[in-house]
Amino acid sequence: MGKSRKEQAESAAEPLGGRIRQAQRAHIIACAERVFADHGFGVATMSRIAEAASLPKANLHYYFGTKLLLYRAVLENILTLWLDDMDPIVPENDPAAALGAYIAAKMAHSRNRPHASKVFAAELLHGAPELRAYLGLDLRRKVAEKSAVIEAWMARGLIAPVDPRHLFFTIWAMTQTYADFDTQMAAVLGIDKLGAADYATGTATVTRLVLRGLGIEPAGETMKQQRRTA
Amino acid sequence: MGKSRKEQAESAAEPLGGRIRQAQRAHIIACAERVFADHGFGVATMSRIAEAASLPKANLHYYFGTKLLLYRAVLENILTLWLDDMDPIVPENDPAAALGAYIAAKMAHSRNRPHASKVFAAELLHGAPELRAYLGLDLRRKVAEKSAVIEAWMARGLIAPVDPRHLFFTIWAMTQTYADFDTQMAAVLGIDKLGAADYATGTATVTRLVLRGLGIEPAGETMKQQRRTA
DNA sequence: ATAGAAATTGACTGCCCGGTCAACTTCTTT
DNA sequence: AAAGAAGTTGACCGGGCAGTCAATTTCTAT
Repeated sequence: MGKSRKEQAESAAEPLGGRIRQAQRAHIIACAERVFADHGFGVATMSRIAEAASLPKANLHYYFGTKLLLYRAVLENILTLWLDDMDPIVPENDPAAALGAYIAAKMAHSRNRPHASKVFAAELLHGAPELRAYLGLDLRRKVAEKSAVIEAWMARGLIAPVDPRHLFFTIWAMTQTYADFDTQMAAVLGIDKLGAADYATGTATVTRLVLRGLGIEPAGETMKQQRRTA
Repeated sequence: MGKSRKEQAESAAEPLGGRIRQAQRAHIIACAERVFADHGFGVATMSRIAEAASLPKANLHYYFGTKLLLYRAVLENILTLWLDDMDPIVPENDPAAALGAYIAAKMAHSRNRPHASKVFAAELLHGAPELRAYLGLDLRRKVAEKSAVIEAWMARGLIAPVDPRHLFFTIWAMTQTYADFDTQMAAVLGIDKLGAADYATGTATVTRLVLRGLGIEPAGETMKQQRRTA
């Protein structure tokens, strides 16, 4: 009856399984994320995902059961990344530094995980049928908590008064647009795809709008930004 | 051989047709816009659109031929709205007033035509296969033109220096997020759907970030915003 | 070495979708 | 009034999709 050493650290939500299972699931999720991002849930097909993963279609069903379950696995995988970016926003920190770090982290995600951002965006666009619970509980709680920090800063006169929730909405919008709508940006800029310089300019622009918008200076060494005061 | 009075003003791209044709096409496009926005191109089906329009499926095919053609008609219908918002941005205007008007116009569209915004957003998300040409030509030209205005304002020392293109990217992101991601906002705010007050707060927030971000005051009578300077 | 578990895979199926068509009705024009 | 054009519609079809399954191979544990 004693558990063998097989299951080393079985937590609540079955994170383990054999070493093969873990690796294959991760691989399939990564490939599925790309396909879902490129085509949307409806146009994406299990065959296409299978092809992207270099596996037979039946194998995907062996690991995930149904297309919807695979899609949910992709979404959950994404959510684990998202929330932690807000960590620097605590009362003790300097507003400029904290918000600057938050914006930088979000922009980095837009650059490094564009597919994740797109899948998330598409899910929200269509009413978030699979994420309603997460949005109304975990995210809502997190935003309430961090909004209190923003309000504390406002009360101490460190930043100008704004609605903290809408401040987050606009920061999310500006940072994720660099992942979600990169196609539009590239077309407008007349280039094939965004490069490091574009993300740097984007980060500078977003940082400037948010910090100056809140009446504070881009604290210390933010970025090699043009500094020519009239 | 002379044209009867039937075709009164046949322009280049067949905008007319009988009065019935015109009305039915418009009705179908409106219903299709909603279905595409709610479900995405792939999940949306011709039957569902037909049901939404209270018409038999074969009727949609009579007017639009294929699902893709109907989708393109929806997109084109949307594009006619988008570009004109930028009109107030001309060199003679005061930057604060011009940008404030632009932001207000975009926010109004987010509120009044959320489905249009969502269809457009989904199209961009998935690489804009049907809009590449438009983005690279018309939109690119328009942005170049308006960027020149922004740069002229900068040169005259009226606003702080930023990259004009990225300024537009962030304004688009902030304003359209109120249409595209309304689900997320409602969940975070703990309400069913956004109301007039939420759009007002959003407009105030975006206006503040952009104008103060550019180092200028929210010119004149912008909005009944909280004004409690420390 | 061996036996049971886990993983792999090609072949198969039933369903629903986009699209077609021919019969029919309603408009429009003179 | 009449006839042709425009619009409407139910029935139908082939294709591609998600999902299944049984046969087989590979892993793992002892």
